[in-house]
Amino acid sequence: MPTKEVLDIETAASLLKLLGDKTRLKMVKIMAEHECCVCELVDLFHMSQPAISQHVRKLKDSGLIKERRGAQWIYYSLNLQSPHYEFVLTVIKDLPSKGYKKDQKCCD
Amino acid sequence: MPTKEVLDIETAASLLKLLGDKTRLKMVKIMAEHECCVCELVDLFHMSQPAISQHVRKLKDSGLIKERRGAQWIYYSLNLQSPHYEFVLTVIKDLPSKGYKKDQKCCD
DNA sequence: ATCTTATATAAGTAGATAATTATTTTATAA
DNA sequence: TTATAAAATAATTATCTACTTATATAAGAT
Repeated sequence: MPTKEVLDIETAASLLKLLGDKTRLKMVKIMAEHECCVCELVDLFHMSQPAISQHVRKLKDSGLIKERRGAQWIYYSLNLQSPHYEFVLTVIKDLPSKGYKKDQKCCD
Repeated sequence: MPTKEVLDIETAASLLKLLGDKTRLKMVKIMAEHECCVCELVDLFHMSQPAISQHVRKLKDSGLIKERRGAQWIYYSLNLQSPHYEFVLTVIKDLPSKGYKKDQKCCD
């Protein structure tokens, strides 16, 4: 386990702002449970594919999630190596996760 | 201690958005340590008094902080009775708090 | 009463944000 | 090579946000 780092206020605020959107927060919660591709997210959220991609990009730019290419799909998941991984886990740990199980319809 | 409540995603997202601003996040961190008045905050942040008041109002509207009137001042502090108090504490607990000690110049 | 101080509210505004549609890139399959 | 599918990017736009200045309210002090 990496050393617990002390976040400065600005960094924390920008992470919280990133998580302070229900779409991204839900995405992070899902990605903490399983790797998923954009098409799965598009199915899950009632929102256009570009809108999903743009949220994913913000999460990726922050380093909170990582991507893995597999065939024609790109799989995203929580980045365990992020210096802010512990913080994110703390924030999301008591959020409900029901209903986000991978449903095997997509990307398999 | 109140029962640990499970936050729904939407509520969590709106709380995180509220905390996802460095001014408000710093305010909450300060108010978790001591009650303070608007004038103290105005001294601390390089920002106009109305700007401070508006941030304080958002925090108050959310129920995260409470106010107490004392003479001509209004003192704000973290609301221990908020249903989201535990969540907020969790979020702010590893943030630095140095330099926010009440400096006795104001509201005494 | 009037003045001062603390704080709130109102109105306006520049910039940020989150969506949309249209287009492009990338990879696989025929 | 062409077609198809997944995902990203670009351009646009409406709405939201966080300030500003100006003004109002509320409490104390003179």
